[in-house]
Amino acid sequence: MTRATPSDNRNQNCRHFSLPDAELFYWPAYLTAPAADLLQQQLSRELHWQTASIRIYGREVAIPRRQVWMGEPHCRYRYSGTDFLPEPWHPRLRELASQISQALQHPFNCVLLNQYADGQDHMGWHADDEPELGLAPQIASLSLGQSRRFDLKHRQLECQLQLLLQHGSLLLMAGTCQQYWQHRLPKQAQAKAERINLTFRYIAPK
DNA sequence: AAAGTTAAGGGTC
DNA sequence: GGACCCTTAACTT
Ligand SMILES: [Mn+2]
Repeated sequence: MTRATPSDNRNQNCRHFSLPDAELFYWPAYLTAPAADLLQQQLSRELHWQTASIRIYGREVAIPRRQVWMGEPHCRYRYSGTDFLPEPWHPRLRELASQISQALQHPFNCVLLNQYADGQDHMGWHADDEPELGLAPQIASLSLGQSRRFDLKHRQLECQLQLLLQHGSLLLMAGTCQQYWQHRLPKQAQAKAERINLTFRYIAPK
Protein backbone atom coordinates (compact mmCIF):
# COMPACT_ATOMS: atom_id res chain seq x y z
CA MET A 1 0.00 0.00 0.00
CA THR A 2 1.71 3.16 -1.16
CA ARG A 3 -1.16 5.54 -0.60
CA ALA A 4 -0.54 8.19 2.06
CA THR A 5 -1.36 6.97 5.53
CA PRO A 6 -1.55 8.95 8.78
CA SER A 7 2.11 8.18 9.47
CA ASP A 8 3.66 9.23 6.18
CA ASN A 9 1.24 11.70 4.70
CA ARG A 10 3.09 14.82 5.84
CA ASN A 11 5.81 14.07 3.31
CA GLN A 12 3.23 14.19 0.58
CA ASN A 13 1.61 17.37 1.84
CA CYS A 14 -1.55 15.47 2.75
CA ARG A 15 -3.87 16.29 5.61
CA HIS A 16 -5.51 13.26 7.16
CA PHE A 17 -8.78 13.42 9.12
CA SER A 18 -9.59 10.35 11.13
CA LEU A 19 -13.27 10.76 12.04
CA PRO A 20 -15.73 8.44 13.71
CA ASP A 21 -16.73 6.00 10.94
CA ALA A 22 -14.81 7.84 8.19
CA GLU A 23 -11.37 8.60 6.86
CA LEU A 24 -10.61 11.73 4.84
CA PHE A 25 -7.39 12.63 3.04
CA TYR A 26 -6.89 16.11 1.60
CA TRP A 27 -4.15 17.20 -0.78
CA PRO A 28 -4.42 21.02 -1.11
CA ALA A 29 -2.37 21.18 -4.31
CA TYR A 30 -2.74 17.85 -6.09
CA LEU A 31 -2.53 19.85 -9.34
CA THR A 32 -0.34 22.92 -9.72
CA ALA A 33 -2.26 26.17 -10.28
CA PRO A 34 -1.36 26.38 -13.99
CA ALA A 35 -2.38 22.75 -14.59
CA ALA A 36 -5.63 23.29 -12.73
CA ASP A 37 -6.33 26.50 -14.71
CA LEU A 38 -5.81 24.71 -17.99
CA LEU A 39 -7.97 21.73 -17.03
CA GLN A 40 -10.81 23.96 -15.85
CA GLN A 41 -10.83 25.96 -19.10
CA GLN A 42 -10.74 22.80 -21.15
CA LEU A 43 -13.57 21.07 -19.29
CA SER A 44 -15.70 24.19 -19.15
CA ARG A 45 -15.47 24.51 -22.94
CA GLU A 46 -15.39 20.94 -24.17
CA LEU A 47 -17.85 18.91 -22.10
CA HIS A 48 -21.58 18.50 -22.80
CA TRP A 49 -22.85 20.04 -19.57
CA GLN A 50 -26.46 19.13 -18.82
CA THR A 51 -28.98 20.49 -16.39
CA ALA A 52 -30.60 17.22 -15.33
CA SER A 53 -34.07 17.03 -13.83
CA ILE A 54 -34.75 14.84 -10.83
CA ARG A 55 -37.87 13.93 -8.84
CA ILE A 56 -37.90 15.04 -5.26
CA TYR A 57 -40.95 14.93 -2.97
CA GLY A 58 -43.10 14.38 -6.02
CA ARG A 59 -41.88 17.49 -7.82
CA GLU A 60 -39.75 17.44 -10.93
CA VAL A 61 -37.01 20.05 -10.54
CA ALA A 62 -33.93 21.08 -12.43
CA ILE A 63 -30.76 20.53 -10.40
CA PRO A 64 -29.06 23.81 -9.32
CA ARG A 65 -25.82 23.03 -11.18
CA ARG A 66 -24.78 21.35 -14.43
CA GLN A 67 -23.33 17.88 -14.70
CA VAL A 68 -21.71 15.24 -16.88
CA TRP A 69 -21.48 11.52 -16.15
CA MET A 70 -18.50 9.86 -17.85
CA GLY A 71 -16.55 6.63 -17.79
CA GLU A 72 -16.40 3.02 -18.89
CA PRO A 73 -19.48 1.89 -20.85
CA HIS A 74 -20.76 -0.46 -18.12
CA CYS A 75 -20.87 2.36 -15.53
CA ARG A 76 -24.61 3.04 -15.34
CA TYR A 77 -25.54 5.33 -12.54
CA ARG A 78 -28.89 5.87 -10.92
CA TYR A 79 -30.05 8.46 -8.41
CA SER A 80 -33.32 10.14 -7.50
CA GLY A 81 -35.12 7.80 -9.86
CA THR A 82 -33.11 8.89 -12.91
CA ASP A 83 -30.82 6.63 -14.94
CA PHE A 84 -27.59 8.03 -16.35
CA LEU A 85 -25.55 6.38 -19.09
CA PRO A 86 -21.89 7.40 -19.17
CA GLU A 87 -20.39 9.57 -21.86
CA PRO A 88 -17.24 8.07 -23.36
CA TRP A 89 -14.00 9.21 -21.73
CA HIS A 90 -12.61 12.61 -22.61
CA PRO A 91 -8.93 11.70 -23.26
CA ARG A 92 -7.65 14.08 -20.60
CA LEU A 93 -10.06 12.62 -18.05
CA ARG A 94 -9.17 9.03 -18.86
CA GLU A 95 -5.56 9.99 -18.24
CA LEU A 96 -6.43 11.79 -15.01
CA ALA A 97 -8.47 8.83 -13.72
CA SER A 98 -5.51 6.59 -14.37
CA GLN A 99 -3.06 8.96 -12.62
CA ILE A 100 -5.29 9.27 -9.58
CA SER A 101 -5.82 5.50 -9.48
CA GLN A 102 -2.07 5.05 -9.43
CA ALA A 103 -1.45 7.75 -6.84
CA LEU A 104 -4.12 6.43 -4.46
CA GLN A 105 -3.61 2.73 -5.26
CA HIS A 106 -7.32 2.33 -5.89
CA PRO A 107 -9.15 1.83 -9.22
CA PHE A 108 -11.39 4.59 -10.58
CA ASN A 109 -13.34 3.91 -13.78
CA CYS A 110 -15.95 6.68 -13.89
CA VAL A 111 -16.39 10.29 -12.87
CA LEU A 112 -19.30 12.59 -12.05
CA LEU A 113 -18.52 16.18 -12.98
CA ASN A 114 -20.49 19.07 -11.49
CA GLN A 115 -20.24 22.67 -12.62
CA TYR A 116 -21.31 25.40 -10.18
CA ALA A 117 -21.60 28.69 -12.07
CA ASP A 118 -21.41 30.74 -8.86
CA GLY A 119 -22.37 30.62 -5.19
CA GLN A 120 -26.08 30.26 -6.02
CA ASP A 121 -25.42 26.80 -7.47
CA HIS A 122 -25.17 24.17 -4.77
CA MET A 123 -25.87 20.58 -3.71
CA GLY A 124 -27.91 19.58 -0.66
CA TRP A 125 -27.18 16.98 2.04
CA HIS A 126 -26.71 13.50 0.62
CA ALA A 127 -24.31 10.57 0.52
CA ASP A 128 -22.82 8.77 -2.44
CA ASP A 129 -24.43 5.54 -1.32
CA GLU A 130 -25.88 4.16 -4.51
CA PRO A 131 -25.77 0.35 -4.50
CA GLU A 132 -23.66 0.18 -7.67
CA LEU A 133 -20.78 1.88 -5.77
CA GLY A 134 -20.55 -0.95 -3.24
CA LEU A 135 -20.43 -1.02 0.56
CA ALA A 136 -17.59 1.35 1.44
CA PRO A 137 -16.77 3.23 -1.77
CA GLN A 138 -13.68 5.39 -2.06
CA ILE A 139 -14.50 8.68 -3.77
CA ALA A 140 -11.77 10.99 -5.03
CA SER A 141 -12.93 14.58 -5.45
CA LEU A 142 -10.87 17.04 -7.50
CA SER A 143 -11.79 20.72 -7.26
CA LEU A 144 -11.15 23.40 -9.88
CA GLY A 145 -11.89 27.13 -9.80
CA GLN A 146 -13.79 29.00 -7.11
CA SER A 147 -13.00 27.75 -3.57
CA ARG A 148 -16.17 26.49 -1.92
CA ARG A 149 -17.15 25.30 1.52
CA PHE A 150 -17.79 21.56 1.84
CA ASP A 151 -19.73 20.36 4.89
CA LEU A 152 -19.89 16.88 6.36
CA LYS A 153 -22.12 15.66 9.18
CA HIS A 154 -22.50 12.30 10.88
CA ARG A 155 -25.96 10.76 10.44
CA GLN A 156 -26.30 9.84 14.14
CA LEU A 157 -23.63 11.65 16.16
CA GLU A 158 -23.59 15.41 16.76
CA CYS A 159 -20.45 15.69 14.72
CA GLN A 160 -19.90 18.10 11.86
CA LEU A 161 -16.94 19.29 9.81
CA GLN A 162 -16.35 22.13 7.34
CA LEU A 163 -13.60 22.07 4.74
CA LEU A 164 -12.59 24.60 2.12
CA LEU A 165 -12.04 22.88 -1.21
CA GLN A 166 -9.43 24.81 -3.15
CA HIS A 167 -8.40 25.10 -6.79
CA GLY A 168 -6.38 22.00 -7.70
CA SER A 169 -7.10 20.12 -4.47
CA LEU A 170 -7.96 16.45 -4.09
CA LEU A 171 -10.16 15.07 -1.31
CA LEU A 172 -10.45 11.32 -0.77
CA MET A 173 -13.53 10.15 1.12
CA ALA A 174 -12.81 6.65 2.42
CA GLY A 175 -13.73 4.14 5.08
CA THR A 176 -17.45 4.16 5.81
CA CYS A 177 -17.85 7.88 5.07
CA GLN A 178 -20.81 7.34 2.71
CA GLN A 179 -22.58 4.95 5.06
CA TYR A 180 -22.36 7.04 8.25
CA TRP A 181 -21.96 10.62 6.98
CA GLN A 182 -23.68 13.02 4.63
CA HIS A 183 -22.08 15.92 2.78
CA ARG A 184 -23.18 19.06 0.94
CA LEU A 185 -21.92 22.05 -0.99
CA PRO A 186 -23.89 24.94 0.52
CA LYS A 187 -24.94 28.13 -1.24
CA GLN A 188 -22.40 30.90 -0.71
CA ALA A 189 -23.64 34.26 -1.91
CA GLN A 190 -20.14 35.74 -1.83
CA ALA A 191 -18.76 33.14 -4.26
CA LYS A 192 -18.82 34.81 -7.66
CA ALA A 193 -16.86 32.48 -9.94
CA GLU A 194 -17.23 29.03 -11.45
CA ARG A 195 -16.25 25.83 -9.69
CA ILE A 196 -15.92 22.46 -11.40
CA ASN A 197 -15.80 19.32 -9.27
CA LEU A 198 -14.82 15.85 -10.46
CA THR A 199 -15.72 12.88 -8.26
CA PHE A 200 -13.96 9.74 -9.41
CA ARG A 201 -15.62 6.46 -8.48
CA TYR A 202 -15.35 2.74 -9.19
CA ILE A 203 -18.21 0.58 -10.44
CA ALA A 204 -17.45 -3.11 -10.77
CA PRO A 205 -18.20 -4.67 -14.18
CA LYS A 206 -21.09 -7.17 -14.09
C1' DA B 1 -44.05 -1.99 1.69
C1' DA B 2 -41.78 1.28 4.73
C1' DA B 3 -38.31 4.32 4.43
C1' DG B 4 -35.89 7.76 2.31
C1' DT B 5 -35.61 11.79 -0.55
C1' DT B 6 -28.49 15.41 -4.14
C1' DA B 7 -35.32 20.00 -4.29
C1' DA B 8 -37.54 24.76 -3.31
C1' DG B 9 -40.27 27.88 -0.47
C1' DG B 10 -41.50 30.24 3.63
C1' DG B 11 -40.52 31.51 8.30
C1' DT B 12 -37.03 33.75 11.71
C1' DC B 13 -33.18 36.31 13.25
C1' DG C 1 -30.22 40.51 1.49
C1' DG C 2 -28.63 36.06 3.58
C1' DA C 3 -27.86 32.07 6.62
C1' DC C 4 -30.36 28.66 8.81
C1' DC C 5 -34.45 25.71 9.98
C1' DC C 6 -38.62 23.36 8.91
C1' DT C 7 -42.06 21.59 5.77
C1' DT C 8 -43.34 19.61 1.68
C1' DA C 9 -46.75 15.10 -0.13
C1' DA C 10 -45.42 11.53 -4.09
C1' DC C 11 -42.46 8.74 -6.05
C1' DT C 12 -38.85 5.21 -5.73
C1' DT C 13 -36.62 0.88 -4.16
MN1 LIG D 1 -21.63 13.54 -3.20
